[in-house]
Amino acid sequence: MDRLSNTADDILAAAQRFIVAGGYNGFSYADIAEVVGIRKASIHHHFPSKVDLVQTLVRRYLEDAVAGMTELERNAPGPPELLRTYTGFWAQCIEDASRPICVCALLASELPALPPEVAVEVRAYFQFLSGWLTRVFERGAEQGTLTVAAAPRVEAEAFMATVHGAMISARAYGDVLTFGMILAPMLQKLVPEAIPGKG
Amino acid sequence: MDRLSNTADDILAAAQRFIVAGGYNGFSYADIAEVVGIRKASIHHHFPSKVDLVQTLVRRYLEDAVAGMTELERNAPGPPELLRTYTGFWAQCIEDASRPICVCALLASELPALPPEVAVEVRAYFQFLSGWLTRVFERGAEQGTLTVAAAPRVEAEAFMATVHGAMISARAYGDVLTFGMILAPMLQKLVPEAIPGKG
DNA sequence: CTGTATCTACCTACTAGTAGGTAGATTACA
DNA sequence: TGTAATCTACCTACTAGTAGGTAGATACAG
Repeated sequence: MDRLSNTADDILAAAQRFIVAGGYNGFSYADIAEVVGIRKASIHHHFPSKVDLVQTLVRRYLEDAVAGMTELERNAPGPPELLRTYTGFWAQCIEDASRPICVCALLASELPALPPEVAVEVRAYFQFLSGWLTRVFERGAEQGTLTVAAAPRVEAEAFMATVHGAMISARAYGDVLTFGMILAPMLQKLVPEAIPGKG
Repeated sequence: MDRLSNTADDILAAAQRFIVAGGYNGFSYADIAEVVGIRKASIHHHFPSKVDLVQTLVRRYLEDAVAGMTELERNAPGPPELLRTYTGFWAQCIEDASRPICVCALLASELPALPPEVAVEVRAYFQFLSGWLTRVFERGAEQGTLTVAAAPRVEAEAFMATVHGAMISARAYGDVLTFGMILAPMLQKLVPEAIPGKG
């Protein structure tokens, strides 16, 4: 057995599943207790309050995103590959239903109702992702590997918005292919040398 | 006094404000009772259950959208004007904080946790809006007044997704100008004859 | 007198969170 | 090595407060 019990991780995983299903107010400690197989009070042992739990979850979600993007850039792929891998990751998450929507996109939509401690973590996620995408678009513009009409920051924000909106549409239609249907043409427009029907 | 009391409308208006703030589970009858200035039980007279209330709200929201789009097309404006008016409407709603996010975009994000009666209304809204935008892009493609690379349906879905995602980003950043920053360049790309810096 | 709209007063179920305790593993130290 | 102290992880049982919802009385208009 590990030095640290994995119950805390089980609780976080369950909380994430509940949050992506129905947001911050869409689940209770009782719900988590049931799926993890412990009592409500035991959750409080690991996470004193619901705010602590969700704050930890979102903070770790951002850490994972940072680590994921760093890993993604290990072999120095070009901007088109980076964007394709990013959207491909989400297409996979939606198709296999493992994470049918981004935790932070969902929480951002109900931001005014979130405890401030959680809201600040959600904002941090958006700032990181926006910054990362902006750097990708900057490089793409320098190299000429991306078709960037507006400022890189603006292109990055529009790209992120489309990805998040596509997640919501996929959910609304209950069709896991909607996400890819929206994102594929968008990527094609951004990559000048893309040859339709090739690859 | 009107034939119908306006208390029901007051309740619906309050519910809408609460829903755009925090979603379906982000408010209670007690919250509504307080802002409307009646007792909790009186809400049940107008809307027997919370499901009835939100179902009525979303159904009416769709009716208003249908009426709004019909009105928008009264003077037979071209596709570019239609898209500009649509996004301009939302830019205004966000800037004056009257409706900082689309009710159905928010509810769609938490769709799996919604009562089925509400979920079906939300899906209907997406289908209507998607259909309307598809017709706009079809006409734009025929007339050559819009730059449509992919199929009109796909362009419409991408456009809608970007609008919804931009609402979420605006909320995440707490910056009412984010929405316009994202949408303005997207409109410019879609309208071939657009001259930057003019108008 | 009827129907609409509202009220007070209440219900049951559930919310997050607390109090206090137990079993077992780990550590400190004589 | 034995044992006492401490820690981790969980438990039962409880709290105050809130959720959506109901029953029945009252006010009042046509």
